[in-house]
Amino acid sequence: MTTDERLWTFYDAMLDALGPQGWWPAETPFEVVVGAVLTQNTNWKNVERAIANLKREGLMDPVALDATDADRLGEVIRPAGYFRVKARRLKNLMRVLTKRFGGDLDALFALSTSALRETLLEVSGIGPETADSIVLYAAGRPVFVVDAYTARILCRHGLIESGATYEDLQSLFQGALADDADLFGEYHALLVAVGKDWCKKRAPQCDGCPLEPLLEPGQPVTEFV
DNA sequence: TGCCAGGCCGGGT
DNA sequence: ACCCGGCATGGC
Repeated sequence: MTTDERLWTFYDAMLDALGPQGWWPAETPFEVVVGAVLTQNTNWKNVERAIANLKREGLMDPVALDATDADRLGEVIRPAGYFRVKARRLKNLMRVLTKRFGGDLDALFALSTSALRETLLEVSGIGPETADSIVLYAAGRPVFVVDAYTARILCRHGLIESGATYEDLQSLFQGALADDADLFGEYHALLVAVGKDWCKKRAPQCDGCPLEPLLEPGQPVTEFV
């Protein structure tokens, strides 16, 4: 079985076992943008509190966020952790959004996929995963989001070298799979679900590579998740 | 009860 | 070009 075929197999197996994850959990595209920053290295449960606070304070809005003092914003998003850093990062992004795009997310999303990605990456505090999460889940473009779980699981399966870069992994998926935002979105969500449930609790040593594969081709999915 | 979560930056080699 | 410390709350 080729690597490309195995990546499809993983997807089918995870989808069978866990069902559609329906990511991103948000009411609006702008909430995806905010959540993508807040969830950096942070439990989603904590992010939910911060998002609830922002809504309650009427701050789930580009112009309102841009106008809010960083200290106050920090207090509002405090439950998400790294709150001083994330307040700055959010404001960095909101400044670009308001000054260059009139505070209109659709104006930003009118850029081509590559221009959108580059624009986001220019913002201090927006790295590849955060940018791609926004491009995929808020703008609906087919870019594959890579995270720590993705790397661990692929490394564990011997599909990448331990030194593989973000772009290496992204290319692997984007070369193997159909160019489909819904597929990419579901795939990444499933990897996170599997990573949380399985990689950590049942194989905490999976940071070390190489290790034996978790799922041989043709092996029942129940042994994977 | 410690360890760690859906990263990223900036300064040091 | 890598490597590393810093950033911080809340859940299990």
